[in-house]
Amino acid sequence: MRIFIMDCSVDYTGRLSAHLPRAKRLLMQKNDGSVLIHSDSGSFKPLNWMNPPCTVTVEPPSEFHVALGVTEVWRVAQSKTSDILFVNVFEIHESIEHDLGVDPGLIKDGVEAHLQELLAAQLHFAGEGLTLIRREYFTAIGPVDILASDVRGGTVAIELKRRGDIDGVEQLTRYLELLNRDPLLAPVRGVFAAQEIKPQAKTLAEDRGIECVTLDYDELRGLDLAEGRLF
Amino acid sequence: MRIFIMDCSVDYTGRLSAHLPRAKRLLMQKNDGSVLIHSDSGSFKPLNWMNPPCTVTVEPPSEFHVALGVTEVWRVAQSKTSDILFVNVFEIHESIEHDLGVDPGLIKDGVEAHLQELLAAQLHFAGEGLTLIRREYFTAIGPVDILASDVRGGTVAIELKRRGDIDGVEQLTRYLELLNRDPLLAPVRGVFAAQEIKPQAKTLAEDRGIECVTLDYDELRGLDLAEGRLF
DNA sequence: ATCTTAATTTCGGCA
DNA sequence: TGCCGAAGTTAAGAT
Repeated sequence: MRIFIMDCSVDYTGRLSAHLPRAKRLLMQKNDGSVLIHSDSGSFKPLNWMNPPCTVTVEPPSEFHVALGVTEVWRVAQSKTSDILFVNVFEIHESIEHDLGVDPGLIKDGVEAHLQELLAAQLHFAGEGLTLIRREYFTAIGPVDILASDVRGGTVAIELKRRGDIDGVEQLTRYLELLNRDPLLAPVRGVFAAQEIKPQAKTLAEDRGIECVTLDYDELRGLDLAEGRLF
Repeated sequence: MRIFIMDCSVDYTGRLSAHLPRAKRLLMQKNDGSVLIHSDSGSFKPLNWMNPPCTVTVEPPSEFHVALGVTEVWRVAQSKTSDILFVNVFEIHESIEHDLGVDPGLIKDGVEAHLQELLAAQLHFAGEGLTLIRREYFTAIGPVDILASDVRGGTVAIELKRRGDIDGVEQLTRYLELLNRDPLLAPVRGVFAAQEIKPQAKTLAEDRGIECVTLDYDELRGLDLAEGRLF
């Protein structure tokens, strides 16, 4: 990885065109050739960037560029798409280079997959008397997050979201419509479970006879943690 | 802005929990206190980060940490949410600091502007036998996106939107009313062009005798690229 | 201020 | 490899 602190202006042409006026910025060039241009504010998104795989070639500046004070023009080109990023270098204040090696990578915990795992193991949070049929129950229009049977011989389709929104209700509605055509499963009712359910989604769901359940992640994980302490 | 090349491990707790094993990485600390941790691969998204506003405080390592070789623990905390990022520092290989000042910011050629440019150059996508009169044809109530003449001596006003909605049709209707009062231009008919036209807008437009055209951005751009190769 | 929707989305999964 | 959906989505525009 190479890091440059430099005065530069930038031109990008690809899916859109964009321009960065001259300013002092950080330019990061990763081992795969990708380039990130950061300012001293904003979030983690760079002002400009080029995704790998890409190559950087240094070109001599045109007369026009020289007149403006540009010493080098870096052409960053994507191999697949025709995206091109031109970095017009005015002055390089500092440059460093380090070999970071391959990163072991991020270990995540607490995403929807984890919620699903926790809920499937503790179905009473989604309703009483439920027995798991299976997770990721596959249908022609996509997988149902959790399918369970209730004590009355009916089936329950559970749609799980971190944040419950209208589109999640729509999704569950489509599943229910399909599943209810299956005589082996029908009647199938729906449960919309999320850590947070938006009022509109709740209204729509209940209007369609879909039960809403708000999940407490800490509570779900509570048993998980208690188990963890045994080790 | 401060840049560190360091051996570190990272723990994040917030909307989810995440952990980064020990490795050599780049840590960027911006002026607003925000922190980005990058490896030498992946795209512009950092492995871990903390959004502004946030504060960084250095804590002495616990006994447990010392035993592992941690020399410092950086606590990066969000002011608003309760997100916390712990950076366990093993060794700092290099650190630099630069004042970048305020960035003038990115100038984008919006998609709509680009669409207009592409369509004006390839008017056959908006209808047969059209000849460009001009883009941004100015009237008393605002600029018409594209004005063209057809083979029958009539004029065509094209209103361009990324997504075609009712208000776009209303806008075009007002232009048409005005333009048709000009004997040099009349008769003027309207074309409503967008990448996606909502059913309501389509109904309203056709009810008023306005033609609807759905644009394929890739198709428009495809020819653009082919032309580009000529240079 | 809140909500809706696009993004040079990125990223991961699975068919 | 391509499609589909989630993301600590983020970010910009509209209501």
